[in-house]
Amino acid sequence: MSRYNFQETEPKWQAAWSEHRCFASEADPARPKYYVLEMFPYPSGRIHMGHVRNYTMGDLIARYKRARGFNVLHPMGWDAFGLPAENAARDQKIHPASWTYDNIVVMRAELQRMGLSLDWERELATCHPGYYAQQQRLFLDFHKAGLAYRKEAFVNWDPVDHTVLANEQVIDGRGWRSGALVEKRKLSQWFLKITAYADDLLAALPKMERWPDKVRLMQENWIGKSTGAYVHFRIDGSNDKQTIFTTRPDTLYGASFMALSPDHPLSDKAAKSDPGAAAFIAECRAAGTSEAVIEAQEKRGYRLKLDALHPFTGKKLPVFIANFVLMEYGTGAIFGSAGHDQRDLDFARKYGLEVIPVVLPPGEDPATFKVDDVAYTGDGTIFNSDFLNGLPIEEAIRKAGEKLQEIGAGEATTIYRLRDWLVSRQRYWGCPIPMVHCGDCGIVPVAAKDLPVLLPDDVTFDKPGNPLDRHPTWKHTTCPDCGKPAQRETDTFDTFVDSSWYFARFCSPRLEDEPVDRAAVDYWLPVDQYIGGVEHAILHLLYSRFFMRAMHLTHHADLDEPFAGLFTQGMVLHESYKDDAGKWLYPEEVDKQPDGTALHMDTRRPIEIGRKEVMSKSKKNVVPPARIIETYGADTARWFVLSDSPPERDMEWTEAGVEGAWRFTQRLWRIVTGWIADHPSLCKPADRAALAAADGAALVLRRATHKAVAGVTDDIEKFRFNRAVARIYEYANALAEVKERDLADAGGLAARREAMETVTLLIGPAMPHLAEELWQRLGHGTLLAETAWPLADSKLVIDETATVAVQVNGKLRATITLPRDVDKAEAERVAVAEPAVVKALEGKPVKKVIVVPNRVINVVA
RNA sequence: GCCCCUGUGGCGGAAUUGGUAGACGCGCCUGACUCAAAAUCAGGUGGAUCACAUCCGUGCUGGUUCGAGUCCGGCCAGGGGCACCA
Repeated sequence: MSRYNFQETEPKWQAAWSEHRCFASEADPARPKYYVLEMFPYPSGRIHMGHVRNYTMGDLIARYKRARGFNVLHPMGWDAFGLPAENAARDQKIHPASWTYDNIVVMRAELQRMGLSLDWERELATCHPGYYAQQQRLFLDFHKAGLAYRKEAFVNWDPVDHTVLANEQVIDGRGWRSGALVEKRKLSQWFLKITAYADDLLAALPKMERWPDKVRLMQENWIGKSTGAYVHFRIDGSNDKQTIFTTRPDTLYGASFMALSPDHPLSDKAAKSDPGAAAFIAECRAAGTSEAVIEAQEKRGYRLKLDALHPFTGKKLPVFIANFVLMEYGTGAIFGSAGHDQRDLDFARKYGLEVIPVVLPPGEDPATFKVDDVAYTGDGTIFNSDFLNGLPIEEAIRKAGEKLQEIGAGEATTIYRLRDWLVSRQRYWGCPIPMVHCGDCGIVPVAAKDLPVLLPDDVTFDKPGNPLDRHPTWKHTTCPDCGKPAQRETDTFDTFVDSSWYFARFCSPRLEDEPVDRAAVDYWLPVDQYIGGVEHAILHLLYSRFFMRAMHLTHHADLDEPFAGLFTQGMVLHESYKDDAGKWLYPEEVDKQPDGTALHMDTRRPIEIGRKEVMSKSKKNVVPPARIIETYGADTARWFVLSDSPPERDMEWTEAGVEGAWRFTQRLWRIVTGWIADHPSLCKPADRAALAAADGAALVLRRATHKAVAGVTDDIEKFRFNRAVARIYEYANALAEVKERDLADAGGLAARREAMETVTLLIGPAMPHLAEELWQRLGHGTLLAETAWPLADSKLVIDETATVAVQVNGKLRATITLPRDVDKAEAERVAVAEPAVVKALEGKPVKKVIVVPNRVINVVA
C-alpha cells in the first residue's frame, strides 16, 4: 500500500486553494460573519514554534467556522516597525527597510508552507507608507478630539536604546527590550490620553465574558482604581495649600506628618533655598527603582521648614520630603497616619514622630491598645477621633469625606494608577509623528494634503541617537499655518500604536485617504476570536481597547471593544542542553540514550539535560519549524501542536511527540485509502436508505461516527483541541477494528462509507492537506475546504443502554448494563440481585438505595 | 506584602461539572511478520501482596455527603501578575 506523500500533496492543495480563492473574503451583509485573528508577527527572520502553535489554532477555528457556514475573515500581516531592524542596520550595514522586507518574504513563505487558510489579499505591513500614512491621519483626528497632547514630564529614559519608554514598558525598573536601568528624565513628549477612558476600560471588563478571567484581572489591577478622598492642607504662615490623596480619610485624626515626593514641585521649590533639601532630592534620584533596591532601602526623609495645618484640628504637622512617596501616584504627597500604615509607622519611629492609634481592633480596650512595630491595618471601630468616634471604618470614611466637603477642605474622589500613554520614541524605524514645530505658531499638525510624512531613506546608524534628528534636510519644512520655516517632529510612534488598530485596517487594507472604510468596519468588527500570547495581556490589549474607543469618538467606528473573544495560548517549551564545559547545545547536537542520559552527537561526551524552558535562541533549545515541516509535513506539525496539552497551557516540544503525530497521519491514510482500494465502486455518497436501515454492527459503527461528530464539534467550540484530537484517535481506533464480514450488507457498507467521509471531514480543520487528498480520493469533485461540517444525528449520539456502576456503601462492586432511562425500581431490583453486591452486603439489611439514572446505583447497608 | 492560577501513573494529560479515576497519546513490556532491523499489526501497562481475590491510590490535613479529583476550612509546594499605590 502506498504511503502518504506529503511533499507532493501539500503544495498541490495549497495551489488549489489559492487558485479557487477559497480564503478570500468579502463583506456580505446577507451572511453571518466571523473574524478570526491571530496576533500578527514581528518579522524577525524566521517563524518559531510559538507562531506555529498560534496560527494552527487560529486556522483550525477559521476552517471550522467556514465549514459551519460563516463568512470568515482570516487575515495576516506584519508588525514591521521596531528596534531590531535598526540594530540589524547598524550591525550588518543593511537598511532597516530591506532587512524587514527580506524577512517578510522568508516568513511569508514559511507560513504559506503551513497551509493556513489566510486571505493573503489583505496582507499588510505597518512599515508600509500605505499603512502608516493612515495611522498619521488617525493620530491627527485623535489630536483634534483632544486625545493627543504634548507635555513636559518626568519620563522613563532607556540609556541603551536611547529612547523614552511607556510605563508599561518598564519592568522592575528596567527597559523591557534592553534590560538597562531606566533613568528619569524631564522631557517634552507626546502622550495619548488613555486615562480619559480609565473608568470605561475598567467598567467594561466584567461584560467581556469571552476573555480569560486572568487577563481581565490583570487589566483591572493595571488600571488600579482607588476610591478615597482629596484632602487640602493649608501651609502654616502662607496662603498655599497642599492636596493629598488618601484611601483612609477615617484615620485623619491619627495624622502626625505630611510627606512629599522628591519630584514634587514643592520639594523643588524648597530645594532652591535649602541646600540640604537639594542634596536629599539628588540622593533619592540616584537610587534605583528596582525591587531589590526598594526592598533594601529604608524609609528616609528630610524635614522642611514648613508645617501643614490639620484640616479638622488645626494642629501643626511637620512636612518632609520622603523617599518612599511617588510623584506618579495620587498627588505626590501623603499624610502620615503612623498607627495604621506600616511605612508611615517606620518613618514615624525613625524621626521620633507621634503615633496616634485611631482604629480600635475588636475586643481591645481603648485605654490600653498600643501600636508598637506593626501597624494595625485590620477592621475595627474609630476612636481618638472626635466626631468619628465609635464608627466602623466604612462609615467613618464616608462621614470624614462629607465633613471635608462641608468645610471646604477636600472631597471624596476616585483615582487611577493608569498613566497616559507616552507614544514618542527617539528612533528612526517607526511611523513619523505628523507634527511641525513653528517658532511663531507653536506645535501645528501637518496639513491633510501633505500626508503622509514619509521616512527618509538616506539615514545612518553609525552614531547613537535619533537618525531623523541628525538628518541634514528632512526635518526642515515650513509651518502649515504661517508658511515660515519650521521643524518637523523627529520622534516616531511607539510600535504599539501600529498594532493598536491593524485589526480594523484589515477590513479595508488598500483604502487610500481614510484609515478605514466605515461599512467594512461595521460589518467585520469586532474580531470574533482573537488568539495570542498572554504576554500581551496588558500592553497591546489595553492599548487596542483604548484605540477602539478613540476611533469611536472620531467616527471611524461604532463600537468600543475590538475583541469579542480572546484566547491566550501557552508557550512552547523544550529541554535545554549543556555540554561538560557549560556551553548550550542545540537539540540536534544531542544523542539521547535509552537510560535517559544524553551524549554529544560527535564528541560522545556527556551532556547535562536541563529544565524544560521556553524556546529561546540564547539557550539554543529551539526547533526550527521549517525543518519539522520538511521532515514530517505541515499536517503532522499542526496535528502535534494541537495534541496532548490543553491550548492555554504551556506544551513541551518532543521528537517522540512529533513522531506519534506522524504515525497517526500515516495510519489514517492507510485506513481510508485501504478502504477505498477494497471498495472502489463505493466512491459515491453513502446510500441514505441503507444508512437509515442499518442495524447490528452497522448501527454500532454509525453510533461511533455520530458520537465522534458531536464530541469533536463540542470540543472545538470550547477550545479543547487536545480533547478533540483524542476523540479522533478513539474514532480511528474504532474504524480500524471494524470487521469486514460484519459489515458486508448494504447497511454495513453505507455505514462504512459514512465513517470514511466523516473522519476525513473531522480532521479537515487540523490536517487540511491530508483531508483534502482523502476527500478527492473518496470521489468528490469539490474541495473539502468548501464543504459543510458534518452534523450529528442526536438519536445516534445517545446509546440505548447504559453501563451503570453498582456501589455498596460507596464502594464499586459491580457494573451492570441496563436499558437507558429504565425506571428506578427496576434498576434497584437488578442491582441488589447482583452476586457481587449480595456478597459485599454480607447479609446486612439494605437501609436505602440511591439510583442516579444511567450512572450509578449506591446500595447503603 | 497583596491578588490570581495549578498540584491526578514513568511523562503530556482525560474524567459527562458531586456519580465506574487514569480516556487518548508518549514511553515501556510481550507476541506476530522479518535472515535481521525499521515500519506495521495483536496484546499488556497506577501501586501493593507470586496469581485469584482483596486492599491502597488524585500535594498534605480535617469536614460536608449515600457518594469527593471535583464542594468547604486549614496547611504545603510550584507558577504567574502587581508592588514604597498612600
